[in-house]
Amino acid sequence: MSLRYALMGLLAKEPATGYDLHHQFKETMIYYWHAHHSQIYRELGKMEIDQLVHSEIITQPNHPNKKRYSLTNEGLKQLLHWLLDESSPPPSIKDEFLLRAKILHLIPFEQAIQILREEHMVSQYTYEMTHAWQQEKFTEHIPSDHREIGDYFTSEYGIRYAKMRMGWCEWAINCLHHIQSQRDPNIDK
Amino acid sequence: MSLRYALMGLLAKEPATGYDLHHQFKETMIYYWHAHHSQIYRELGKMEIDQLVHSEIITQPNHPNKKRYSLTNEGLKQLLHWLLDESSPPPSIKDEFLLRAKILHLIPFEQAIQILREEHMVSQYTYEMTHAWQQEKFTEHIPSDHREIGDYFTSEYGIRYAKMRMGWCEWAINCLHHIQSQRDPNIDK
DNA sequence: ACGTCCATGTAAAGAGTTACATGATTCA
DNA sequence: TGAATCATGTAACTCTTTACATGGACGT
Repeated sequence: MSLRYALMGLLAKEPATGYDLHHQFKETMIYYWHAHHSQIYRELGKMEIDQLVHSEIITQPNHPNKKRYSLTNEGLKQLLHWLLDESSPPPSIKDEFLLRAKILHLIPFEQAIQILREEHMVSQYTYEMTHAWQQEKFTEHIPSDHREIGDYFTSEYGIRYAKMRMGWCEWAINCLHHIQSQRDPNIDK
Repeated sequence: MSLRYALMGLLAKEPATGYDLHHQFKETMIYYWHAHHSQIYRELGKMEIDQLVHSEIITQPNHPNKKRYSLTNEGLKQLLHWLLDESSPPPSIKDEFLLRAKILHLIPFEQAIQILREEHMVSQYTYEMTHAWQQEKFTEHIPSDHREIGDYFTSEYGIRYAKMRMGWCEWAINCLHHIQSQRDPNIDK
C-alpha cells in the first residue's frame, strides 16, 4: 500500500506522468524508496479506479502522448490521514553488502579489506553526487519554495547516510588491520 | 536469490534449524535483512533439493522434533563464490518515515516536529538496545571467536545507523524551528 | 548508423506477507 | 488459566522484478 502514498506524495506537489514520477523516484528518493516503471503505471491505474487520482491525456507533436495524473481531493484527504494518523513501520532494508560483511571471517584479511574498500568508494561516490545535487538545488541553504523542504531534508539524509557508511568502512578496515597486526606482529615491518 | 546466501552465511558458522535461523535474523540482522519463518522454511526446502544444505531430524523429549540444517561443501563453495566474485548491488530500502519526511510541508510546523520527535525516540531506543547488545556480547571490544567479527562489525553498523538517524532528526527539528522563527519573529518571545 | 530520450503498457516469474494449522511445555 | 516458547509447515495473496513490445525524435 505504501507505493500509493509515495506516488500521492509526489503528486501533492504537482501533477505528473508515470514517466515523470519514475524519474523523480530515481532523482530524489534512491535512499528510501524505489519502484520500476511497470509497477508505477499499474499502481496509477488502480489509484484512478479508486478515485485517488485522475488523469488527462496530453497530445504532443513529435512525441508520444502522455497521461498526466493529478491528486483528487479524496487522494489528498487520504494522504494527510496517512501522514498524520499513522505511525511509520520500521524501514525494510535488504542490504547485500552487510550480508557479506557478516561473513568476512570466511576469507583472508586482504580480500576482506578489499571488499570494504570497494564499498567505501561506492559510498564516497554517492556522497559526492548527493552533496553536489543539494548544493546546486539549495544554494541559499534553506529552500525558498516551501514545498521543497522535503527534498532538502531527505537529501541531507542521503548525505549523512553515505557519510555514515564511509565512516563505518574506515572503522572496519582499521579494525581488521589491528587484528591482523596482533596476530602477526611482523606485518608492520 | 539473496535469502539463500543470508541463510548459507548463518549456516557457515554452525548448523541450525529454521527456527534458530529466524531468531538469528531477528537478533543480529534487523538493520539489513528480514525474513518471515514461512519464507525461511520454504527456502531451506528448496536449498536441500539443490544440495546446498542437508538436514537431520533431531528428536527431543518434551519438545517437538526439529530439523537441523548444515551447509554442504557445495553450499560453502557457492557462498564463497558469491562473497568474493560478485559485487553488492545497492541496498534496497523501503522507509516510510522518509516518505513522510518528504511531504512535511503539507502540515503545520508543530505536527511536523512531532513526527520528527517520535522518530528520534524510536532511533534512540534502537541505538540503546544495540549498544547494550554489543557491550554485553563483546566486552573486550574485539571478539575472541573470529567467527564473530561479522556480528561485531554489523552491530557497530546498527549503532552508527541509529545515531545517524537521531542526529538527522535533531538537525531537521532545528531547521524547522529556524524557518518558523524567520516567518514569525514573535515566536521566541 | 547508433544510442539515448521520450512515453506507456502487459505478462510471467520471483520474493515477501498474512493467515491458517497444530500441539506440548513452561512460567507467572 | 493464560501467555509465551518451542517447532514446522501450507495456502493465498500481494508486491517486486525482469522481459517483452512499440516507435518517433534528436544528438554525435
